[in-house]
Amino acid sequence: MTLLPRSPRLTGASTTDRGLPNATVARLPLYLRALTQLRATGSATCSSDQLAEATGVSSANVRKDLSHLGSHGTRGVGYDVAHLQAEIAQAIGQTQEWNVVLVGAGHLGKALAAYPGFASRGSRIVAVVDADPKRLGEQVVDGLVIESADDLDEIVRDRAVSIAILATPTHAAQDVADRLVAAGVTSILNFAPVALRVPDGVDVRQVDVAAELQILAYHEQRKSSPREEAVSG
Amino acid sequence: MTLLPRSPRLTGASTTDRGLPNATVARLPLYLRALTQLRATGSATCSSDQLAEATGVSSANVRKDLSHLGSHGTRGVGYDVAHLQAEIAQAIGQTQEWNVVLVGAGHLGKALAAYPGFASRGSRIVAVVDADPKRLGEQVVDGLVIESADDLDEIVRDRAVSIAILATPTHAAQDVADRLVAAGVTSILNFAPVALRVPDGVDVRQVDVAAELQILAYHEQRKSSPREEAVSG
DNA sequence: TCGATTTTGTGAACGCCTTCACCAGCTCGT
DNA sequence: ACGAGCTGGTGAAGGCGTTCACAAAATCGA
Repeated sequence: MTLLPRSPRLTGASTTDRGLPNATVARLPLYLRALTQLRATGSATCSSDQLAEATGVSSANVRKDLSHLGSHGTRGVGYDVAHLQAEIAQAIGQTQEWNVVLVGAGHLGKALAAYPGFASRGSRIVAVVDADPKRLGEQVVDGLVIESADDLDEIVRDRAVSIAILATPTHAAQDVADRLVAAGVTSILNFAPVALRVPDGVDVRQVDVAAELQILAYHEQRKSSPREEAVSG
Repeated sequence: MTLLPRSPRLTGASTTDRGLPNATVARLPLYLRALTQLRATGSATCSSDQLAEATGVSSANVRKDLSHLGSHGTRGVGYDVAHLQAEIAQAIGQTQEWNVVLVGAGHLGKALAAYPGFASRGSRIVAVVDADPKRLGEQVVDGLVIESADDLDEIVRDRAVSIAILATPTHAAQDVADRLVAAGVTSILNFAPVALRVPDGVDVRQVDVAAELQILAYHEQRKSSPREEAVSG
């Protein structure tokens, strides 16, 4: 598989093939977001400093990232907002909409199905499936009714799905992942706290909220105990 | 502020002070999870290879990580599961429970409040607040009733909260963050797609599901167009 | 037209993190 | 006892990624 680096994440392969550095790819969505906002305010151009401000990335880093796109800004002026937005959108594959299947219609699954941020950012959830027969037919949001997990194959194939969101209980995640891959899914966003095993060519990104809190807790602990580092003897 | 590296994430400061490398800290929760599982199966010891298998990290990396803890395993045998678990738990601050306030009781907020994975991994949500008066008093889960966002200060102070989860609409996030920080919160897990501005000493970790999908989409695009790299002329 | 100012693009240096390779130390069978 | 086989610890090397510093190029005012 190709477990994509999260940020610290994870493999080690960076510039896959002849593409952009992974770290850059992870930041392009941030730039896109910032540009959309800037455009809404009527700005025609923006500097790397402005983008830095809006995204929390250093301006040098912004310039380096954008230079990888060959996206030539104009010295003394900055970047053309509309043009840069289009360029990033193309690089990131936002010229098309990506059909996504959401597996698992529990609390989290329903929350994700209702999230308006996907549509505005290039992804469309075209199906919500669940293993629990009691949930079948339930409408989670306008135009989305919970379907049976047994129909995964058909759904993936008929609706040109290549990306899946896994919001199942932990114990079911690997099995569902296997079936998704078998059906043709090649990218998985996994919310279940397990390391999925998938074949080469399938990308997995992991979101583990409990782990995020644990990382924060580590730093909290260090804040509260200042200088715990007394020498032993 | 101290915007914590996600994985590619984000500042650049690594081994803060005399602590563990950030990349290692981000993996400790994974090891902990794996160890808990191993312990449930009755294994008394485990090798770095087993941990590697269970977490998706390379075995060399596992050993390097654990060596930072001074956690001496036994050559020829492996690590003592119970002992290592305790050691990681201590390093990561799991010997105590961390009180967390959840801000925003929309779909996502409710899903997070109901998530059983927090309690088992060291965090306890002690309050759910929302700005919408219509939601006040609503019970989201046993023992948790939605409280007013006006009481944030009091809640944070009285219940010894140092970590907050932000699940508000985007436009409200920065304002809430400011108030949380003012109330004494020093760690924020932010689900709103904005780069929060917080003072030094406050840690922010960002979860942006739409961005995760966009990153996957980037790689999907590259998969579908094999060798798009024809020379120009 | 020219100089001051702004801002990009980029090579070089630096630092973090991962991987490699191998030694040290433990167990177990004989 | 001792040798074979595992398995952890760790220095060295290499790869990515960020930051630095500055030259190149554009605008603007006089």
